[in-house]
Amino acid sequence: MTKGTDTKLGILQIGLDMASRLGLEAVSIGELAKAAEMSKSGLFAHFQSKEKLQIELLEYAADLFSRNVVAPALKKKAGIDRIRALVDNWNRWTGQLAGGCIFVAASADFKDRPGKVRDALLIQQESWLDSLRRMAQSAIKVGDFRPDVDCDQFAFDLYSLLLGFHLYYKLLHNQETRRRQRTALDQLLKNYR
Amino acid sequence: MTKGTDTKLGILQIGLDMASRLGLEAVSIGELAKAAEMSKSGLFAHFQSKEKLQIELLEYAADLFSRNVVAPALKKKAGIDRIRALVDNWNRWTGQLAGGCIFVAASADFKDRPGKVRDALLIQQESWLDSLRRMAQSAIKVGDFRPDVDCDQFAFDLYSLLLGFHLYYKLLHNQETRRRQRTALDQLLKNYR
DNA sequence: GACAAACACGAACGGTCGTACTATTATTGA
DNA sequence: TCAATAATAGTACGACCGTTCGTGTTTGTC
Repeated sequence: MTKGTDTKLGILQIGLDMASRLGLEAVSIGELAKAAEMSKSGLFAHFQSKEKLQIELLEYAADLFSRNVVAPALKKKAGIDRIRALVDNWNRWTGQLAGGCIFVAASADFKDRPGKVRDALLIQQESWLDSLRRMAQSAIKVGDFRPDVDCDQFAFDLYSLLLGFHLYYKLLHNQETRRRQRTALDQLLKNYR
Repeated sequence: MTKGTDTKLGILQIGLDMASRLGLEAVSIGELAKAAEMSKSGLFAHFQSKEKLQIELLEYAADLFSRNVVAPALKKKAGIDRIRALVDNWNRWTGQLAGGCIFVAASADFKDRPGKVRDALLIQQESWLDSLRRMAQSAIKVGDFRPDVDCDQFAFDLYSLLLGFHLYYKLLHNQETRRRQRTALDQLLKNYR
């Protein structure tokens, strides 16, 4: 029982890396098996279809994301500190995987591919935006944000910033990316203050 | 001479639409031929490889982008008007293609696929960011922006905003996307004023 | 209307895709 | 320790991939 789970987790970790680089749809069973050093059919048996593999990859990533990005930020003091921690964690998350954030990659891949994979992705993204919204709400509560700020707008603004960071960092390899992000984040927080 | 060019342009237009939806790498010769209602080999003869097809698609898109997004904005009065026009044009560009901006799709697809396609994409993206930079510069000149604004930072900020818009609009199908974008753009312009 | 050039087609190649089956080997619990 | 079960490998499949080749059809020019 435990052996199989171990193998599966190993597969998912390698698959996560591949998906972040090439996109979720471009992860083929054969290539993944080669990378995991096992047979195609042996790997396939762990999932029952490519679609389920993709969904499990997203779920595995969502779990990691929740534990490494969102949860640690929630341990910080509510407000600006927490938001800054979240951004730091997101940067680390993005830096860990060779191709960057897998959800960004999957978003491009599945925005026009209806199905269960897209559904799972949408749920994760909505949950992520909800986290952002909550952080704005708690920032209001502790007085870091004005009481009249639009929390949905904050989620949009912050996620946009992270997407810009992602493109500058992962596609353009722009040296100033971190500085650009810091400047933009400072300004963003000031606007909401 | 003209027949071949016509056919090719037709192929590129259909390919552009497919690439915007599924990604540049996922456009297969066979599927594209089916959509263009011609034989696989007949279509293939117009390009000499899939790589060249992808590059020609990017060049075709870059030409359209330049003519429909950047150039019309440059006819507007320099400064805020021009920037707002650019954003409007970009929205229209993004709305025209079923899958949204092809460069956003291609960015995700080719960020970790070295080669001539990636090179062509990078050139286009740098040129795009340069256009944004210039618009900030001219906005300074006419007094719409403070004289000390960082034009590179403006390019980062504005492109981030557009990327956020793209995700909200094309993946999440968020109803408030346009309003979010307008609010963010107003704030951005105010910050640079 | 003849002729060369440009264009399009069908068939076929070796590969890889996702998936289905069967057989074999490891691991587990009693 | 041994049967039960889980995990992996092997092989084969039809479909599609990008690409090549030879042949036919259209086109523009004299």
